Amino acid sequence: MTDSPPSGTRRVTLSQVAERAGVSRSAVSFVMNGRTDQRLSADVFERVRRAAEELGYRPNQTAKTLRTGRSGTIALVSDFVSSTSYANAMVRGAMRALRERDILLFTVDTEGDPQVEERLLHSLFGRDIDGVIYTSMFTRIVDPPPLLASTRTVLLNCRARGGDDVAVVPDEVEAGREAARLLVAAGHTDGIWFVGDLPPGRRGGLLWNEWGPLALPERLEGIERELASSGLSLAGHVAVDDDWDAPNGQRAVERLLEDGARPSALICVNDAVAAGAYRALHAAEWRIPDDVSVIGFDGSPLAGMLEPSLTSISLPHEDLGRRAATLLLSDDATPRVERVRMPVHLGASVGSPTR
Amino acid sequence: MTDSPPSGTRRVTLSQVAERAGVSRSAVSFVMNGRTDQRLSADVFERVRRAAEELGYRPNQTAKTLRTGRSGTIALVSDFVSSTSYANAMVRGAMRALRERDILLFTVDTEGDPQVEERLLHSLFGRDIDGVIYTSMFTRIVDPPPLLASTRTVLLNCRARGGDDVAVVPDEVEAGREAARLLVAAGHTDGIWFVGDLPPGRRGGLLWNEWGPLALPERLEGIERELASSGLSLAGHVAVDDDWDAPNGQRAVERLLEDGARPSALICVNDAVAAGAYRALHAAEWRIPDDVSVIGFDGSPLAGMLEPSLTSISLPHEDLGRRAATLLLSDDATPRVERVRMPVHLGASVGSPTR
DNA sequence: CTGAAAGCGCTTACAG
DNA sequence: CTGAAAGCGCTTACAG
Repeated sequence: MTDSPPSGTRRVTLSQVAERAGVSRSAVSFVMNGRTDQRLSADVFERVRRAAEELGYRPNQTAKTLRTGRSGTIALVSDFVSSTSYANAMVRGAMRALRERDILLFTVDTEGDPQVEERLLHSLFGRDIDGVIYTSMFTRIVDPPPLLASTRTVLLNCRARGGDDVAVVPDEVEAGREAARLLVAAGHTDGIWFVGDLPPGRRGGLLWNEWGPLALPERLEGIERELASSGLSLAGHVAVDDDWDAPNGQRAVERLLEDGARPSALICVNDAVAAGAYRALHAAEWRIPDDVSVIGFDGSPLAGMLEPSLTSISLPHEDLGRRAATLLLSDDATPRVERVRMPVHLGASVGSPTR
Repeated sequence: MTDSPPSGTRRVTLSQVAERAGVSRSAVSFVMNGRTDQRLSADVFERVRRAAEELGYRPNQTAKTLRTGRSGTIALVSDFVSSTSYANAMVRGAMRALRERDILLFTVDTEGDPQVEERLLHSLFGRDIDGVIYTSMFTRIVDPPPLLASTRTVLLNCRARGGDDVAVVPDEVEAGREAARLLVAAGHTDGIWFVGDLPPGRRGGLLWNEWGPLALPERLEGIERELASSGLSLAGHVAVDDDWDAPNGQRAVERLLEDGARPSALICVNDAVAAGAYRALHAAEWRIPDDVSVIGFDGSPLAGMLEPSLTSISLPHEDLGRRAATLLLSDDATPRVERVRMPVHLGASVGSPTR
């Protein structure tokens, strides 16, 4: 009698367990799958369990898959999510949700190429994946590839144009409200500017702009609605030239100040633009938050590195990923859009207006 | 005759292709796998090809796997690599290398838990993966789990204590030399300090320190060797209190300046520490690079955001990942450590010494 | 050159 | 309560 699996040899099969336990293969299968509906004797159960343990039996998932059509794997299909830092915490969230269930994750990035996407999907389907998390780096509207119709799918950080899917997105409108609420609570009234509009007439050009990111319109909508509910409105908007990065944010705020505006607070479309705003304000010798308050969005690492640290409404990437995986594994496929709260990452960049 | 696959029905099988083409299943298999060694007639070849296309035939990879033992999938197994931003570009590199070969990637993070690791490995083996890229967020020495002995494995961003594996790591020693070389070329001689030693006696505590990251000793070795080759040596070392982040870097450099040191250049163990150094220098009214040059390591996004932009020796994460995947798929399993060049990310933080 | 058959390792009606 | 048998969709000796 060997108590450890034979070394340097093939993997143990169910047949071997059956033989050792002195039962049929069916019995072993039932025990391994915990099928108590077969009314196996406690003795058989125990013998099988012990034989499996002694032999170090590990079920061959490939064989199970061929037989049952279920593989215990899902795929996270995205443009850039798993190969790029920005929204990568969604992968963490999904992985954590799956970990408890012995489900493995295929990770594929198409880098935005529809042909690659189609090829990868076929490749995945050929491996009998049980479902797809279809996701995007930036929150946006997508046209899910028709191929996806044949699998259980959850959209993550994106919504289908049609809308009859299960989708999980950050609650950007509420995030906008939150930003406005913080400023109103601090006493700001008529000097609140928004920084980060796209230049009038701008369409396409920026990769992410062609994709129509939802962050801008939804954040703005929340801000305006919340201000309106207090009888307030934005003092104005400043557009960026190109992109939502620090140099563009800096130029935008430089222009604003040169135009003679006296903002009491800047709500920047994201943290990078806010970082640029910091530079422009610093150069013009405006103190944050004494002379002007600043709020960003995204909750990026950058927010904590600025001085003073930036108050930012965070993209809850990990929560989004976890929620999407959980929904995919649930049996509820009712089409809907779930909005996940964007938590405030409190910094030291918001104060009371002094003017 | 239907020219498109029947909709809303089961997937097309090889048998159906055989039937439609009027040949045996063997013949179809041979054609689909491009086995010209069977000397099939050109006519059969063409008939099969057409039948497969008309039916939209996609081979069932699960069935192939069960039969052949090869699944066309590999796994990237790490502590935090795929679920965390830092070294995530390694996933991109690996994915890009695999993309051309129709090999899919399982991505699993153990978050440093050996039990989770073992469970995940069994789960992967049960799916007949063809190989494993075993990787770590920080470059370090690992003890690869014994289970890995049963699969083709490449170590990525880590080396085995034993050493009889294929490993791909960044060339940290050469990176250290490069940093020193830049300063020597700019004319620095006796005022070059290293910032980022661990405090004397420090062992453990920091998660990554328990793991014994190789960046510190190897970068330092390269720096010292390169300086020595020019007859120079470091003016001294400053240790951080805790961690390699900006606050620690700032405190370290504050101490250095308070002690009356007059550095002409600071080589910081990484970019975050360099960012802290910037703050300390700024506060003390030292100008970069006029009064002091600064060099970092990692090539993080941070380097480009500092003012002036930081010259940094970059971790080539994408290259590392690509190389590891390529090695895994090659048939050369000769144990060795491949060192990948760390390119200089040139900023504006290095100048000639003025004192 | 082609086709019938075995078999990869499971699950699951079905007969006893 | 148990066991023999079919079958998931392929690949691959093997006989012709």
